[in-house]
Amino acid sequence: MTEIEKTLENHQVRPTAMRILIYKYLAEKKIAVALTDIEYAFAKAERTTLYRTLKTFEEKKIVHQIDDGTGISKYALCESGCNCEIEQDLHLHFHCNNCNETVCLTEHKIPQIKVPDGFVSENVNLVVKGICDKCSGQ
Amino acid sequence: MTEIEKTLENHQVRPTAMRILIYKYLAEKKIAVALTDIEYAFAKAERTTLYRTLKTFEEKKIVHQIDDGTGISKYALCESGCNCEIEQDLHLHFHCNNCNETVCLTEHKIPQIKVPDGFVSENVNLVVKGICDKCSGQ
DNA sequence: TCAATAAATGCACTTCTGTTGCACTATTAA
DNA sequence: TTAATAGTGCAACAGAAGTGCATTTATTGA
Repeated sequence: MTEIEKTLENHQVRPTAMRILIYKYLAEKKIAVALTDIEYAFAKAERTTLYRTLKTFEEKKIVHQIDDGTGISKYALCESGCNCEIEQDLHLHFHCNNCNETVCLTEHKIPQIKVPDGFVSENVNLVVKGICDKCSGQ
Repeated sequence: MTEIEKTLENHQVRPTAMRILIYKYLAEKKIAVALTDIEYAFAKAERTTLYRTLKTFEEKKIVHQIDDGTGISKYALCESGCNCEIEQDLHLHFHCNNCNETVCLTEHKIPQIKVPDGFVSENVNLVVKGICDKCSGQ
């Protein structure tokens, strides 16, 4: 049994061929990917299957969904630096206005945000937009 | 000439009847509104007109677009507390998971966010989700 | 003032993302 | 081996966003 299969089973997800492939794909891409991206990569697979696989992964805390402000949901593997399972996903995301890619800055935690009296904060989403390291030319 | 007409002209937007109405509507609602909301409010008007009016307003810095994570673009008037015109729109937004409304917390500025070397930050979007003052029952 | 021009609006589509229902297939457990 | 369950594929739909074009309204300049 491979590493990936173990990981999936640890999250109560049956390691089907499709799921292993999708997991691999997510692991290879360092960036957050949209459903459409996976669709292109797996031209043979059904969009519905990919869609539901992502939903399953999300539910089982294998990936986290990212809203980077483009209006398209993206997903990225929860890795060592990501503690989605225990606490809120509090790292920030960076969206590059040039290459249009979104990356998790797992080591950059979101600072404490104060809200006015009467407001109860349950979750924080922070997306920084700009130029990523690859595009800034260094 | 009314106050609203002046405001529109100050932003190089011709104050047509439709635009004045939409501006009024936005001013009355304290919360960020989606295109659909306006559509309901102005059942007689065409969606395209509303859509393009919002785009015009956005371009001319009369409103700012808000991505609150619901996947639906919302818009709110840039008011005194909002300095979209001069600098980045750095106030945060609060989305209530109960009533589903999104408000600008104009007085709450986004703290300085550090990004790794090579990344250039141009803009920051911060959305706090939780329960708003009206729904938290106080 | 009135025609020429430009801006705004209305209507009909299209596209894209996300989502669901249902049938079929593969897998698991009794 | 068979019944139950989980996963996959196909088809279709919903909602938001966006575009092209014709028509109306407003502005400008002769």
